[in-house]
Formats: sequence, structure tokens, C-alpha cells
Amino acid sequence: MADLLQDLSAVQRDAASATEGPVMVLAGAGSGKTRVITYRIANLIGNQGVPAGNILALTFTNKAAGEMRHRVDQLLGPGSSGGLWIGTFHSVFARLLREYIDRLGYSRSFSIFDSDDSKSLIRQCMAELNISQDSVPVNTVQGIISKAKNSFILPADFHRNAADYNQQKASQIYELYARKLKENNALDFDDLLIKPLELFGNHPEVLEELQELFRYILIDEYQDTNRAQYLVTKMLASRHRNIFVVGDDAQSIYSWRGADISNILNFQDDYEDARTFKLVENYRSTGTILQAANSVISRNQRQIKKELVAKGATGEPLTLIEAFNERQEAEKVGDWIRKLSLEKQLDFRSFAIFYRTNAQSRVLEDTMRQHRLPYKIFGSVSFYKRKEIKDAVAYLRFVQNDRDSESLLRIINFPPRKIGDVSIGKLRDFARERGISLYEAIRCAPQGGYQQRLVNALSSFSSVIESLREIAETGTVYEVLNSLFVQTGLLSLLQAENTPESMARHDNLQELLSMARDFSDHNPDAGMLGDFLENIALASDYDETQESDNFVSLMTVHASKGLEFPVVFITGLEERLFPLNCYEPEQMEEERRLFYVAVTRAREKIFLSWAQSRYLYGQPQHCLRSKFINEIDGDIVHTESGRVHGGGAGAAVSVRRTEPVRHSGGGAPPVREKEGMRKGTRVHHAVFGPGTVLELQGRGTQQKAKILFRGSGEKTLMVQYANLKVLP
DNA sequence: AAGCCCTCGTTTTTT
DNA sequence: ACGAGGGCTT
Repeated sequence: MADLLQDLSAVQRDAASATEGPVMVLAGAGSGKTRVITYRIANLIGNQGVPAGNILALTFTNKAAGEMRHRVDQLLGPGSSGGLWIGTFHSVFARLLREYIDRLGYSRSFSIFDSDDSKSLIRQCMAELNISQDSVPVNTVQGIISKAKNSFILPADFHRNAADYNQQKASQIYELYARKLKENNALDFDDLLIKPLELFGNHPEVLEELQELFRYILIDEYQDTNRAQYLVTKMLASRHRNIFVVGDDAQSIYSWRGADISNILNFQDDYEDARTFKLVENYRSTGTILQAANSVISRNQRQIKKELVAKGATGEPLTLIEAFNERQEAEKVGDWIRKLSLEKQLDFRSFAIFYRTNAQSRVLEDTMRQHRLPYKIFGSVSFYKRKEIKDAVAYLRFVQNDRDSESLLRIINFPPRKIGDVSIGKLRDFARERGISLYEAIRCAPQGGYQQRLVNALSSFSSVIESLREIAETGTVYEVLNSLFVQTGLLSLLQAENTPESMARHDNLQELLSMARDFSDHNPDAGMLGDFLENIALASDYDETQESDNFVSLMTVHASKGLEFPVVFITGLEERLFPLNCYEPEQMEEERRLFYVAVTRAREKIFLSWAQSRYLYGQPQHCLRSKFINEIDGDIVHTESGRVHGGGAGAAVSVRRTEPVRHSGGGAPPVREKEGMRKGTRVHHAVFGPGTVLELQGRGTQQKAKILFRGSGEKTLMVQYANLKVLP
């Protein structure tokens, strides 16, 4: 046990053994981050005798949590990780809330609403408030509310600070939405983070209890924490102050979801006695790949400077693929994969194809199929988001929590019971008049004065629910689900339909059933329905790895974070696609971090590809090559035929460099400034609307404009990308 | 109550 | 191009 830390490099060992006090580890890509975390946990338990139950380790994905638990078990022996509090933020706090949430006026059987459920509830709120979806799209409202929650702004605070008309509307919706969630005895994803904060604020005794429990706190991917996560961990750590955060500011790619990069950038200010360790030795990629990565990321302003140091060989140069259109791009990618798999005896699992937007996956997928290359697309429609699965799960959710009206509305007429919108409307009115829940209204239907046909339909529905509830009290999840399928005839209905689609649905439901059986086998106690549902609610498509299968992986760059592949294709490297439309300098830096993430996934070899023309929303668009290609030193980028890309006359005509890599050398940067724009000019922006230029900085492609917009306040935009119209 | 067509809006999405 | 949602028809 004492030599546990001998497997680590000196810096890794120092970081892993710094157990007391606040510690930040800046872990560059491929520098052994997970190793440091797991060895630190093993060290705490194995060498220092800390009970596993006093350690809290928070991650962003179930997969990461599972891997860490597994590796701790490998280090200390099977079962050692048993008492550890290790999991995603959401699952750990869901578990804690089950314990304490009655103090906030919810019951422990609360439902967890996914984003579809929450969207539909928001729609309902907007309808009730007579706010048309034409004036504000639901997605926008959902985004505003989620952002507010992530920043721990409660409805009352939001209302107080609502400046303009849209904000006023959003504040009304937010308020009603929060109330309705509570009526449903439901929490959305964001609530799982902010309800603990409310709990700690109103019930300090709970906070104290948990502060005492969690003597050691570890947080993975700290650069991706949002304000709520920052606050909740800070509160928990404030007693013992053993907070250990690991992250890489250069890989922060979720700011659009509320992740706040300043949490990691300011850690030193929060904890002045914090020790910092930088892990920059990279064990994953070739020297050439790291040279590319370093060169790209060095162009960002807002970052903690660090350069990855190669521990491996120099490796091959990057290869630039240039195509006429996206079809040809995909074909060239397919050709390369075929060629390399034959010549170098590489498995298909060695290859990954990355893209910026999901829309790009279609053509790639078609081509893979035509070339008969085995492939898997990650992050398509998640298993749990499929209609038939959501329907079946809605039954379970409703059996668990009969205030969950989202689930009720899903299943009341599924399978069809001839209960339509009109009948549901009547029931709603009935429920509202008497101040009872919708389900109570259904159970009182015989006294409601409805048509006999409706009364019969409703009572047959409620008898299914009641019988399932009875089974759930003493039986297993499997038994409940099985009885559901028998009573509703779901499986046989789908089988009878006998179309490819219906059979696929049938198989999916079978799969759910075997998952339930699996769960019941591992959790023999009755009354585990809540846990099963929680697993489902917080599971995602990215959790399963299936490393045994041999296929090419296709995924968005976001989905690739944390993974690695010998050969990586980064496709669609075009201006306005990757980088995607950027209006503010901050956004450009995030796009660059995203590109950095893509580059650092590769172990041996990178292909960069772009197409001169691409369909967007059904229209062909002319494309310009991404600036990111030029941000890599020209001498390590070769053309497909092997020539040095960016060399002078020798290079193929079509691959001539169009912009100098460094702004100091070469010709003048192409002018992208807007004609006739100066201080005071009135401009129009597609998103922010009309505004006035307050200030201009920089020149050419680097020019930035500070603009005061009527609706959205002050913004600093890059003129090149902002697509501003100068108003007369 | 169910089926059909039109319109709208389409970045990324660990949970 | 394409799917989801909403309103209209049967």
C-alpha cells in the first residue's frame, strides 16, 4: 500500500498526496488527470485511514464516475469504493435531496423532469399566461430560466431585476413554472443543484451535518462548473476546507450552458492558501499533435498559460483534406479510413470522425454505409428519449408520484382509450374547481357527471395504475413493468403491427424490461422504483462505451471530450461552421478551445478537412477555409499527396495559403472592417437588434466594436463576424 | 378523437 | 432538408 503512489510522476504524486487544505490541479489534456484523482482517493482510504463515506467526489458524467469507482477498486481491492460518495453532481444531490427534501415542502417520491418534460410544462405556463409562442419561443424561455437557475437567481430576484419587456414576461413564466413544478412534486435538472442551496440556506443544521460528513471533497472538470455548483461545493467545503479541484481552463467548452470559466481562473482568490499543481506532461499524443495544440491555444487571451510537453515520439504531420463539397469530403474521409485500416492494419475502432454540428453527421453516415465501414454515431437519439421508452417510463413515474401531471398526460390516452383533449379539459376544470389534483379528479369521475363512456375509460385507466401501485409496494421494478406490459397489451400491440418501426419499438421495450430485471436482481429490496427512475432520469447516451465492438466513432467535438483515438478526422473546418458564427470575442475563444479539445483527442494522427461548398438548411453555401487551419504551424500540415502545406509555389494550387499564420509576418491582413463605421454610428444586428457604436478597437479582422443595443445592453463584438448593417 | 398539412426554426447539450 | 407542434379537416 505504501508504494501506491510509486506509479505516478513526481508532480502527479505531489498533487495526489496533498490531501489537506485547498488544492487546484491544472491538468492539461492527456496528463493523467483521472489517475491523480483515483490515486488520491486510494491514498486517503488506504494510507490515511479515512473512511470512504467521508469522501465526496463529483464528476459531470456517469461514465467518469463509474471509471473512477472502478479504478479505486482496482487499487484497493474489490468493494473498497463501496461507501464512497462518488457520482455526478446531479445524482449525488438527487440522492441527498431524497433524504431532506420534505423540509422544502416536496415529498421524497419527487419526479425528475428531463428537458422535454420541462419544455412542455413551460409551454403550459405560457398558455395559461396568454403569452404567445410567436412573441417568445419556448426554447428561448427555457434557456433564460435555466440560465437564471444555474446562476442561482430565484424567481423573486429575477422579477426584481427584469429590465425590459421580454425579461418581464420571462419572469412571469419562471414564477409560474417553479410553482407548477412544485405542484407536480417534480424537480428539473437545474433544481437538483439549486434546491440543495435553498435547503442549506433555510436549514443550516442540514448543511452542518453534511459539512461534517464530507471531510474530503474532489471535483473533476472544474472548468465546467456553473455558479450553482460553485456555490454548493464551496458551502460544503467551508468547514474542513479539504477541497481538491481538477480541471483545464483550455478545455472549457460549456459556457453556453452556464459553465463559468472564472471558477477555475479565480480559485486562487477564493482560497488564498491554495496550492496549485500543473500537469503538462502529455502521455497521449505525438509531439507534432501537441505542437499543433499548443500553437492553437496560445492565441487565446483568457487562459492560464501552459504548454503541453510530449512524452512520446514526434510522429507524423497532420494531413489537410480539401473537398469540393461535403459529399466529397465524406468520401475522402472514408477512403482514408479504408486505406489506413488495410495498410497499417488498424482496427476500425482506432478512427474517430468529429464534427461541429449534428447536421453534418448525415452525409458522413451515408458515406460510411456506402463504403461498408462499420460505424457508430454517438449522441443520436438517446434510448431514454425514444417515445415508447418515455411512455413506459411515464407509467412508472406516475405510479411513484401521482402528482406528476406530465407523465399522466402522456399515458392517460396511451394506449388509446378514447380520452381526448376535450375530456382532459373537463377533468382539469373539475380538478381546479375543487382544488384537487388531476388524478384525484379522475378517481372521482363517477361523481363528475360525465358520459358513461368516459367514466368507464377513466376507471379502467385508474385501475391499471392502482394495481401497479400495489405491485410496486412489495414487488420489484421488473414485476411492475411486466404487469404494465401485460395489462396494457403494449408489447403484443406492437408485435401485431409488424412493421420494421413497430418491431424496433417492441425490441426497445424488451430491452427496458431486461434492464428492469437486471436492476431488480442487483437491488433485491422492494420499493426501489424511485432509484430505478432516478438512474433513468440521470442516464445519458454517452455512458455506454462498448469498447469491445470494432467500429468507427462519429460524434460532435463536444461529445469527444475525455476520449482518445489513434486517428482523428476533424471535419467541416470552415468559417461560420467551425468556428461557428461568433458574435463576441469570448465566443471565438470558446470555439478555439473546442478545436483544441478536438486536436488533443488524437494519439497518432490528425486529418483536417473542409469543403468549398456545403448545404445549409437545404441551400448550398459557399464556404471559406477555417482560420483554425492557419493557426497550426504550416510546416506540420501536409496536403493529401504529402507535400508541405503552406510552402510556396510548390504546393498544389488549391491548397495555397490564403492568410498568413502570424499577423506580423506576410502581407497585411485582409480588411474586414465595415465601411463608414465610427463612434456613434447606428447599426443593426441580426440577434441583438438596433444599437449604437460606443467604441472601436483594433483593425482589420481583429477589429472589435463596443455597441450599446436597445434591447440587450452593451456588447463587444468582432466586426468581422457580427454581420452588422450600418443604418443611415 | 384521430389524421393531415402547414409553418417555423433549426450550435454545441455531460445532467 | 427535415422534424415538431399547432391548427385544421374528417
